[in-house]
Amino acid sequence: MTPDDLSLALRSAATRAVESGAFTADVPAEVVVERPKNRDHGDYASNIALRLAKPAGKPPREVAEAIAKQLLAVEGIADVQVAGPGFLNITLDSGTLGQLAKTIVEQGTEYGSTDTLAGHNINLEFVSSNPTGPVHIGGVRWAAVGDSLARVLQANGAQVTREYYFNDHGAQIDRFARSLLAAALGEPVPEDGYAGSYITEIAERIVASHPDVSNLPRDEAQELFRSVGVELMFGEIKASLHNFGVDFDVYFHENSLHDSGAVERAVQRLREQGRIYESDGAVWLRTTDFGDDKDRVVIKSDGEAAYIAGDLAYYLDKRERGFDRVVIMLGADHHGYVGRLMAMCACFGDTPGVNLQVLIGQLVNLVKDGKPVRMGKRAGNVITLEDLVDAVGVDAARYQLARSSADSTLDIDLDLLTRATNDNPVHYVQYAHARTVNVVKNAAAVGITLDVFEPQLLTHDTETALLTALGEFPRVVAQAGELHEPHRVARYLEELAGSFHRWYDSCRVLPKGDEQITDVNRTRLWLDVATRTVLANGLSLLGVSAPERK
RNA sequence: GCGCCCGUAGCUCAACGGAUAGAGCACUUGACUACGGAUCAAGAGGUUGCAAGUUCGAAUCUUGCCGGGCGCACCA
Repeated sequence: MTPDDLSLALRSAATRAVESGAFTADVPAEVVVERPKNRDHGDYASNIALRLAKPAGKPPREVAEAIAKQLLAVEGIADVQVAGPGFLNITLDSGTLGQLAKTIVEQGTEYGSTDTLAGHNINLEFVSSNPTGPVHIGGVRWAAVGDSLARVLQANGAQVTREYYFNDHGAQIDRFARSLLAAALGEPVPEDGYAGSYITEIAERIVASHPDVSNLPRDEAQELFRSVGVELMFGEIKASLHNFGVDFDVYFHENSLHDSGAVERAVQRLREQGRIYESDGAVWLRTTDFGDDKDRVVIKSDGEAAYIAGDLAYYLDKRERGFDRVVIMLGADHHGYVGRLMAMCACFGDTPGVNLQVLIGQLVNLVKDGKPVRMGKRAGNVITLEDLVDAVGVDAARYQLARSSADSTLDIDLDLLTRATNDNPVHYVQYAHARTVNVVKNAAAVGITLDVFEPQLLTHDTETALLTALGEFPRVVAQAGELHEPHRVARYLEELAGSFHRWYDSCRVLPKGDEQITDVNRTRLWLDVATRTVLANGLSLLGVSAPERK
């Protein structure tokens, strides 16, 4: 019996309690069944009676008793206790609970998938770091979290497109080009320019591939450094993300919006919506109609498009490509931008928070010797994606970044990165997976197979704990998708790995010494394989490998 | 000044409004001639920044303080 099955059973038990006249209340469509922290509180617990007590006008415990009586009659339910203020503590028959192991093994890689987001076509934009330097540690966080979120959304039935907005239009690119040119000519870093060894490296590569560049007039040379430099930089960004296990379906160039007339079309569309006006020689969008603190300039008085013009056109473009949900992940340093993005969405006649969702992630602080380390592209002391991967590897880096909620700032100790990495929980989880694989191999060697399954034999405390943990997985995946919080998957896996290690410690799959192989051994193998399945499925959602050896 | 996020064990971080606030690391003490000890068991460690409020119940919701981060352009 899965938690969902139990939830349904509980709901109908509550309905029967109402029909029996015990109390009067509307039974909610969704009944929450949770896995209690304390094992003395049964396999599952529910607060339904506490919720119904007020509308029923009866004491919670009285409502609880009435529901308990009905629930106890359901097949597979061994015991129902009313506890505390009115909780229902539910214990399943061991055979009913154990059935989960077989269900999981049979569903295999599908176990944990849901259809909660079926029918949605989601565009998820993340990283989008500027092509003026390598992906730094902040961008790496969004790469890990964003890619994992994409996987989670897909697991919940959504169609997902990963998209990278390539910001190749504007003054920053000019600064980048001037910095490359200066480096090639041996001049000092220009004011507001970029420093760092990657600048000289790229400049050298351009000089090597275009030996005649030194003969060009300065403005032509700068243009060459701009176009070639951006291409080279972008190639490196793509490559390092690929090595990190993150590949985008669409790399979208901001320049294409300006070249194709998309900006004009977007402005025209907004004009039809009555949200555009002209003042002081500029074209404005009346975002104050939808809560922005001031209206925004779209076309500057010099005729150039303001930055938001690109985002207007980009948003419209995404919607016209058929996405019903446009999700953008931004760093906290851009949160001031959210209000006008939402207002823009409303100006198009869309619904902010539904058609457009902006996820703000807090920044990553680097810490060394307990003190924060300031980092900046211009200062040239960036910790890049590649530095991080070189130090700890892809799995450890992705896991570490994806296991924290994106709305708390994250401190990363530079010393920890270079030390032995036993402190990263990813090893705990991966080791658990390796153990499950090893058990299968050892079992096969002595002739234990999955030909017998007797779930009522899974009675040890660590077995019921492991089974209930396994049963949580689909709900964790669904919740991670609904809340856009992939870190919940990681936390769950750590819990599951703990349950597995404890089970492994006290319940052997293989017989000791010259003991006979029994159905207990065979049935436990199912539980082992079920655990392997969930660990592998979960790690896959995080983009972390599930190794057979550690 | 206004806005957003955060404040939880020594450190890094969890906790659909639920029961005794949990993990990992670090610390103390135990467990291998038995499926891999990268493991397990036990211990210690907390006024969830402070104060009110909402209710059966608050780390979580509301308000006000305190502290930290980040934003408030015809920049991108």
